[in-house]
Amino acid sequence: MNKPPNESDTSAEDATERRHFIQQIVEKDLAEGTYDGRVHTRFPPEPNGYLHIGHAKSICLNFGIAAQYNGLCNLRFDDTNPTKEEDEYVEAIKEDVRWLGFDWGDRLCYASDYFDQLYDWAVQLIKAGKAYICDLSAEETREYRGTLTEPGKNSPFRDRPAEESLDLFARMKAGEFPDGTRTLRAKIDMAASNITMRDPVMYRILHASHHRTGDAWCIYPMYDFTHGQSDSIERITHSICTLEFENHRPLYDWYIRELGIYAPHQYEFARLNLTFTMMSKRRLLKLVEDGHVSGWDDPRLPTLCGLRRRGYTPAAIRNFCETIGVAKFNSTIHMSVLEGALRDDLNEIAPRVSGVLRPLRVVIENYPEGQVEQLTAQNHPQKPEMGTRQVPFSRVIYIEQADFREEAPKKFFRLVPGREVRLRYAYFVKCTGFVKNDAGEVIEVRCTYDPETRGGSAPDGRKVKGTIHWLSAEHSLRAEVRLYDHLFCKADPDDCDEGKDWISNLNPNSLEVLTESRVEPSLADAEPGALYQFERQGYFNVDPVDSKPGALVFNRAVALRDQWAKIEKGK
RNA sequence: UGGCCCCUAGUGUAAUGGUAGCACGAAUGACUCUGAAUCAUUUAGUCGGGGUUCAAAUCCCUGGGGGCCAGCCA
Repeated sequence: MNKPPNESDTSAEDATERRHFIQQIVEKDLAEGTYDGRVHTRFPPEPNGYLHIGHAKSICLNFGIAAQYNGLCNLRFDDTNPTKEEDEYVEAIKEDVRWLGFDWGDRLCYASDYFDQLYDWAVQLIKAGKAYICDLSAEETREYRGTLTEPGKNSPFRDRPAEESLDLFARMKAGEFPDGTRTLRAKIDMAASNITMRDPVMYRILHASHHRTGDAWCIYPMYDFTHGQSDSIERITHSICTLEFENHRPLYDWYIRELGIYAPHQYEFARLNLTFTMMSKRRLLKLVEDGHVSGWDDPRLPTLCGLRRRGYTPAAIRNFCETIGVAKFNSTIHMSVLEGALRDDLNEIAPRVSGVLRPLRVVIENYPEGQVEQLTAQNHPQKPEMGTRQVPFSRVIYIEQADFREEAPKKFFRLVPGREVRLRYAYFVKCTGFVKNDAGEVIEVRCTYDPETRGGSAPDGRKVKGTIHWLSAEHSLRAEVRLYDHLFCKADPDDCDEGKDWISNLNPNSLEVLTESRVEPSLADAEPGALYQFERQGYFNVDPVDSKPGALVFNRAVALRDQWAKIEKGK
C-alpha cells in the first residue's frame, strides 16, 4: 500500500541487491557464458535419516538458485552406503521436499544408478596407474595415513602392477574377499598436507544388500569417488555443499580431471545452526530410538516432519531460509527468528478462534438462566474477506485462569474484583466476587454484565482497559492442548557440566499436555493439520495424527508475542 | 601442532578500493474489541596492530579468536 509508484523498478532493484556469494558466482558464470547459460543444481541427501531444518536451507538454496536463474535442480539420493540407508527414508525425503514446495520434475536421481559407470571409471584409473588395490587392514590404513602434523607412509601395495590390481578389483567385485580385506585406493600423495589427498579409498568391500541394487554389488564406492562424478553425469553446473566438504574439493577436482570428464564446480556454504536444538542426524536418531521424543515427527524436533506436525508452514520455512542468508561464516541463528517467520505467515493466513487453555468458571449473575445468544465474531479482524462466525454466549462461561487476579499487580488490566473488562465480541462484565476451594485456589468468579454493551462497545462511550476471551461453558468443546517449549534447556546443547553429555541438557518441560482445555464449537469439525490463531494465545495446529472428531488435539505451533509476560518477568 | 576456511551493531547479513546499509531483536511512543498485528522513533558495528593508497570492511603483513580435516561415513 505504501509502494512507490514504479513498482517494477523497485522489485528489480531488490532482486539485484543483496545477492549472496553463490548468487554472485552464478551471475558471473551466466555473464561469462561459462556453462552455455545453463544453471543446474542438485540437492543430494543421503537416505539415512529424516530431513531437518538445516536441509531446508540447502533445499531452498539449490532449488531457489535454479528457479531464480531459470535453471534446473535435481533431487539425488547419495546412496553409496547400504548399511545405513533405507527406502523408508527416501520416501520421507521426497515427501518433505515436495511439501516444502519444490519440484524436481523427472530428475529423480540415485548415485546407485551410476554404479556401473563408476566401476568402469575405477578400472580406467587403475589402468592409468592412478589407482591400486591395497591389502592393508582398516587399522593399518589409519596408521599409514599419518597425522595432522606428520606425513603418511606409502602402502606396500602402492606400486603393485596395474594388471594385478585389475584382477584383484574384478575378484573383489565377484565377491571373493570378505569385508574389510582390501580397498581400491587412488594413488595421489601420502605426504599431502590435506589428509583427504593421502591415497583416499575409492571402493570398499561391503557384503550388504542395497535398498535399490539389492545384492548386485558387494563393493561400494566412497562418497568422494561418487559425488563429483554424479554431478558430472548430471551436467551439474554449481555443486553446492556445506563447509565441511571444503577439504574435499581438491579431491573432487582430482577425480574429474584424471577421468577427463565434464567438470562442475563445488562451492561451500555454512550449514544452519539453531539455538536450543540440534541438527546432528546421529543424535536425532538417538533421541528417537531412546524414546526421548515420540518419533521423527515429534513436534519438538527440528525435522521437517516434526515442524510440519507442530504447525509450521512451507512458506514460513522458506521465508526463514531467505532471511538467514547464505555465507561462509559459521553462525548460530536464534530460535526466535524461526518462530518469528512462522508468526509472520500465520498472522496472515490463520483464522482466529477462541480457545481457553486453563479454564476458570465465571458466572454472570444478572444474565438470565437458560438464555443463549449468538454473537458475531470476525475470523480475521484485519481481513474482513475472511468472514465472520457466530459464537454462543450464556450465563456460565470459561475464561483463562491467567486473566483473573484477586489483586491487580501494576499494569495488569484484566479481570479483578470491582473492575470492568470486555469479553471479546460480547459484553462488558464487572467482577463482583470469587469463590475459593479448600486449597485456596480460585475456582469460580462472579460477575455482572451490562446489557447495553452487547457487541463490545458502550453507548455511553466509556472504555475498558482490557479485553479477554471466553467460551460459553455448555457450548464449548473439551480439547487436549499440547504446549511445546525448547527441546534443550541450553542455547547450546553441548554446553554441559563436567562428566555429562548433551542428553543431560534435554528440557524436562519441553512438552506440557493440557487435557481440560476448551475450544469454541465451530472447531468441532476442524480438519487435521488445520491452523488457527487462538486469540491472545498463539497459533495452533490440529494434530494430524492424534486429533479425532470428538477428541480434538491441538499443538501450539508458537505462542503470540506477549508484552505482559515480559513485564511480569522483568519484575 | 600441519593444511584449508572464516571474523561487519545483541543476532544474522550487505557494501568486492570511494557516503558502513538492511532485517530481526531491544527500547520508547502512537493506535487497538487480540497486552497480537500495524505505524513511528531510537539503539548499536568493521577482532587488534602495522603497511600499500588521495582513499581500506575490502588489498598486503602480523597477532588474536573460531570452524573443518587423521571413517573402509556422507
